[in-house]
Amino acid sequence: MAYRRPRGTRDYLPEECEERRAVLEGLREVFELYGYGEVVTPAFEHLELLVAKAGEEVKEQIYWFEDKAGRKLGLRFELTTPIARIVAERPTLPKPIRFYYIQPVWRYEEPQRGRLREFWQAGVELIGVKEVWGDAEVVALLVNALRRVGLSSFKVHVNDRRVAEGLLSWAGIPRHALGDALRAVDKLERRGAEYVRERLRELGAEPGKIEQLMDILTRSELAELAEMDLGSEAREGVKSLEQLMEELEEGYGLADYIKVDLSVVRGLDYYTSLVYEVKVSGAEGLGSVAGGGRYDDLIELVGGPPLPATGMAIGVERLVEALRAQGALSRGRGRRGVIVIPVNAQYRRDAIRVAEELRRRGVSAVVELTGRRLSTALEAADKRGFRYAVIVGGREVESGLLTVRDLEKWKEERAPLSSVASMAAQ
RNA sequence: GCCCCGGUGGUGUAGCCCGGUCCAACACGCCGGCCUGUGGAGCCGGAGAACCCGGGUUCAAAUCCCGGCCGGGGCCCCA
Repeated sequence: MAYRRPRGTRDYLPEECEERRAVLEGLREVFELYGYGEVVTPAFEHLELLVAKAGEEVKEQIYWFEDKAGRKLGLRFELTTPIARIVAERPTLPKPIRFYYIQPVWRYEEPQRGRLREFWQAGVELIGVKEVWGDAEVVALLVNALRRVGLSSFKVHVNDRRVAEGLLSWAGIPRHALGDALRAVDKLERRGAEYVRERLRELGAEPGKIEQLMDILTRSELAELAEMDLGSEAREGVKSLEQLMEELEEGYGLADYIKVDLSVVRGLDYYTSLVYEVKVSGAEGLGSVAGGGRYDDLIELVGGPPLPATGMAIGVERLVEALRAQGALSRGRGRRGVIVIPVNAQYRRDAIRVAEELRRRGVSAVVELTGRRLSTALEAADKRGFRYAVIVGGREVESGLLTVRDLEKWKEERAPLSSVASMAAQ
């Protein structure tokens, strides 16, 4: 075999495309029901922009190159930054802005289960609403989009960075180690409590407080936090988490899908307060199916006006995988379409005319072009999953009545083209 | 970048541990014949792999050893 596809990429054949398209259309439908408008951005951006918020280390994950004029460009690895750029470039767009996108992104990583080098993200950004009800709208939209495409037994694990940082500071972690400590906490679920405990100790947590911290992280009770002295930032965070839960319950009736989880942190550095990830039970190995949060500084950072923003992104391939694991994909929708088979080469043009007429009437029709004998052609048509075979030969041409074989019932009848069309249209 | 596992026709596998009987087998798929207007079948036939590449051991290697490449999974990070 001469060539194979590049590492970490995938091909989609018609059957899989159909599966994917159904999912994508469901997501799009919900995005639009909430009044979000689609945006399409270039596959590549100036490298500087991509690196701006994420830091140099993310550069390792960017496919980047110099163009012929020596400009440094990079393939986008998420959509939030390109959208921030759009907004920064057009400061007069009426606020609030509601954008959605369904596009591929690229990351240079080692591929494995649930991790590709090219994958699609479907997400939304709500720009210009600083209050927690903006976050609530986005989270509700996320939950309803996932429900719409048939996902079940999932929860949005929400947290607030300010709370996580407040807790860690309270436990004695010095400021410069906060990043590492957050990453350690993030691994609570994957690596277990013992690992986190050990890491926190190494990073300077007071031994006396570690146990209490672990306890709080595990139970994630907001009420307890409210009574602790975590500093004003964290207090704000706790308050807004409480408000978010209330908003989602009272406004959207979605409290069952949300869970406070103080161990959720997320890597991208631009999140300023709320962060969340969607976890699907039964598909844990996939990683999170979707994630998001609030990024109030990013647009200003890329040269725009200060604008609060909140958004989320769904990993399309992971979502499809999770749906597959749940048996929720509508695969193989049964027999479809018509194949028109000329009885022999002499009737090929007649068959083509019949097919064209069917197509004019909105019926998907294929002409048997191989010249294989009728019985073989019928057998092949059956295997390929056609619903009807229309046989065209001398008898049909003379009488004007087509021979139609229902490949599902394996029954045959004579009928005029118009009724073949209406049969097949159903 | 690191760690683990793997690499036999288009696909999935058998064979590898216990070298020769393997010019590599089976199933599915593909093409055709039986069948010149109709057998969702069956039977028959055909195309398609020098067993990832290179080196080594041996009288002899798909089978053992080393290196490389590629793929999958894990770490990390994330969707």
